[in-house]
Amino acid sequence: MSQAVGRIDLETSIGYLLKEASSALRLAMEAVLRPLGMTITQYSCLELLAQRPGLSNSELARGTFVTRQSMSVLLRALEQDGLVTRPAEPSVGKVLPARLTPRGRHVLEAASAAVRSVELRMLSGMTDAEQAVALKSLRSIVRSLQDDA
Amino acid sequence: MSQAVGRIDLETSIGYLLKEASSALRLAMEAVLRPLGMTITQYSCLELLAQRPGLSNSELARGTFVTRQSMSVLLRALEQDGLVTRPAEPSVGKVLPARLTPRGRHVLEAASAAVRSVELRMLSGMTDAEQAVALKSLRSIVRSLQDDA
DNA sequence: CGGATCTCAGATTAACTGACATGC
DNA sequence: CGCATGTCAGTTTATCTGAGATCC
Repeated sequence: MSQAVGRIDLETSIGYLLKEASSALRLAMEAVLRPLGMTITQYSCLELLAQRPGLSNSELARGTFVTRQSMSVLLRALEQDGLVTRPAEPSVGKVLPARLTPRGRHVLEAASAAVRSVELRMLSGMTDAEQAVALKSLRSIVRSLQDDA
Repeated sequence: MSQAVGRIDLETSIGYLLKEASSALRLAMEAVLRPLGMTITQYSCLELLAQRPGLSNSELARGTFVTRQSMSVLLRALEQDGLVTRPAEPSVGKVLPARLTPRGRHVLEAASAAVRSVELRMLSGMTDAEQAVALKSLRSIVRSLQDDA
């Protein structure tokens, strides 16, 4: 009934629910991407490249929340599979801008549809107005945590 | 400017922001728990046990979103460190109910304070009403994703 | 018997840390 | 010079897989 003073109540902790929600989302995405032979990070990388062609390895790493070392390995694999291309040598600095190949775009299309179905299911219980508020809340959380990490 | 039809816009994707927020939260929690020599999952396990004494290994695994094999290893370590106790043999079935030791409670207290400071920072930009809506949104997301995962 | 638990062992993989050279 | 980048090397963490035993 009563909580100990100062104890975090998991039932009403936004932090706990955030972890629970993102864990559920991760499981659902893995489930629909596995049949396509794709991991979440691979999909995220392709999706990011579709929206921002020419992103570098480090930029992709930041956008998918992994280290640049991890993204480097992942990018090389995508390149070998012919889903992504990078120039043989940098035109400026050390940055190698990556782009989707036609095959990459095609593969992404199927993955994107699968992920979209998960997002729709995830939001099925919320009105558009509630979704807008949720978006605003999440942005606020990200901003507050990044302020002085 | 214009998005391709059917493409998921990462800027306004709740799924993407969910990942971003939980990633930021994870980093912030790791940062405050590291000086205490504790990982997030260890803390989560102790916190869960404080609120629900007697949870079994599998129940703790579900509550912290890891496999029961991983929780089994973690629990054994906590037990060896004297933070958790379990009966030598089950009184019913195969379930070994775990409980915090006084030392476990003491260690948890420091960790809990550190995590609470992160939660406060995370929510600093939101009113109580906005937090309530955020909580409701996250619960809705979890429910929708679990419905027919 | 099905279903759930706990455990042990091994293989795998995706991620991390650390370190270095390079370029702006 | 500081700072970001790309890359190489080694390690770690958590996972998956598969097995076996127990209990209701």
